Amino acid sequence: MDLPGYHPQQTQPPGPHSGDPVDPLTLGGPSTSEEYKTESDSRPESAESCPICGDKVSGYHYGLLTCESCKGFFKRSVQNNKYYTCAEQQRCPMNLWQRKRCPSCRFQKCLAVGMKREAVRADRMRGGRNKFGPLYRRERLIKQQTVFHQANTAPYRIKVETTQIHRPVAPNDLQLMSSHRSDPFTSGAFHQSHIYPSGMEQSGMPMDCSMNTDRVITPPSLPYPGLYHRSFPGHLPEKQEMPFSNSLASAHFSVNQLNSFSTRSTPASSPCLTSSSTTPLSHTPNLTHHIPSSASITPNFLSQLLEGDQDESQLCAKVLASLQREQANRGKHDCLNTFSIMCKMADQTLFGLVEWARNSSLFKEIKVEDQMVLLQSCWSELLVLDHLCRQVTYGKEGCIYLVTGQQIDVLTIISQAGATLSALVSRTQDLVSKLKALQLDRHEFICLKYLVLFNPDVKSVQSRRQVEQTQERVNRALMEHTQQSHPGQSDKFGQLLLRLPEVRSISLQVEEYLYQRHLLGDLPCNSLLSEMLHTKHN
DNA sequence: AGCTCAGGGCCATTA
DNA sequence: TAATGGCCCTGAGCT
Repeated sequence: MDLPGYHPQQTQPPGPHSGDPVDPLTLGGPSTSEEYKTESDSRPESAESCPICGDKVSGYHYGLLTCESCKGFFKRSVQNNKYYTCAEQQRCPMNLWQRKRCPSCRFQKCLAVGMKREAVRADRMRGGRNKFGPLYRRERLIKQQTVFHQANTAPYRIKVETTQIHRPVAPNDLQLMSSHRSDPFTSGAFHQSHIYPSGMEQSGMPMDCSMNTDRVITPPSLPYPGLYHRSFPGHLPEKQEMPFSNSLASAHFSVNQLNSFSTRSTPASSPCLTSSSTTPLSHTPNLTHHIPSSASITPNFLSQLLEGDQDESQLCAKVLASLQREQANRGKHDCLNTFSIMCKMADQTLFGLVEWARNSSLFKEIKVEDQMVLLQSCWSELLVLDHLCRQVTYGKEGCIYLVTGQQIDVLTIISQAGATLSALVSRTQDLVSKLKALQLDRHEFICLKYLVLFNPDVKSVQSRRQVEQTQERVNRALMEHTQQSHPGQSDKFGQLLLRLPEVRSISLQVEEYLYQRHLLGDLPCNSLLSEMLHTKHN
């Protein structure tokens, strides 16, 4: 299995290129010039900017695509055990012109975006491939796929299942999406009908074509391209000032769809909105935070666990960007079908989860081989937990809250989906209700994620003891937290643990369902999702 | 066996 | 003078 790189590359904004100091095409040297030549001709990443300073990337270095300069800087810093201090407040801007000013912030950013210290060889041996090779390949595959799409030669085409109706862009859309008018999304190429899993059609419940005409949706739009810049702690004020307007949710649904489809936008609860109107996970009223400042080491440990936890708004933005890219590469008349959209969402979420795990300090402590084995084992459980967390946090009664901020009426799904999907949805919603009743908070969710991730029972785990110890540690932290934050609910800890088998069971059912769809050829083949499924079934 | 590509070293340039 | 960054070498893994 190839897992995505530690830093799944996002579409970077045009970096502050200074006119590249060295044109790869004109590099001297026999072998290198040829290599660079072919790279710049064929490799998508050659056009990207370094996530640290915005300079031109020269390849994968220590875990992600960076420029030659940051590669060298990171190497020297690690090899020489450099310890830098920032003269400011560790918030120095990092770009091509200022990267030399503060090595402390530069190094911190290197780590923050995912450069791996352990990829710098202690023995200084030259040549060869590092142990992350397979991890890089996955990312490259995705990128190449994007390039193929851009060349309008997509490696796989997703069949259009439903009638396509192009609705005129609502005035609201025009106003809010002015910078993206040419985007196929804003011209209505994305449809409400696609919000429903296509399993509904294939499972003996064909979609009503007449309904499709009403199911017109303006897809998630990206009003602010800047939103998709990779964030850096203290660097971009994204969390505080997500420049996402109400457009995201409110402008995406037509009146028809509201009437006929029960698919609702929820501006107030969308994680993709501005700080004034939205409440990110950590500030969500649904989630209670009553951690006593006193006592034990648990709060610190819990904070450690929460570090690097996915930001819902960023994930939302990523998924939207991905969907938009996908659709943009297809054109007006070749829309993604419902199932493909769902897979894309799941795939991006999975990417995020893998990224979360691999950036977690606890996870980094175990061998890379074990990391991969553990992720292979629990990816679907993590997806289910992630979904549950989203429902508990943002979901309204009777609705399923998508990672894109959209909501679907559960009853509509159940009434139209096939038996398998209906059962799955019902089971999941039951679990959501139980978890809501338990008033699960963010700390508890993150603990559950870690408990699922650090599973010592997974076959072929080498550092079993270490995994076990970490799991026990998380378990203890969860227990202490539930006792301290919810003293009235003496059994909360036990109740939480009792939910895990159900999570496991649902996840297996999800895998089974996806695999069936995969056998039918419905699953996009070049997805992390399909790779994970393949790995398990092989 | 040849190719690929990521890590390491070298060294001219820069601050 | 130390740090930077561009270029080239190396060699494990892949085809």
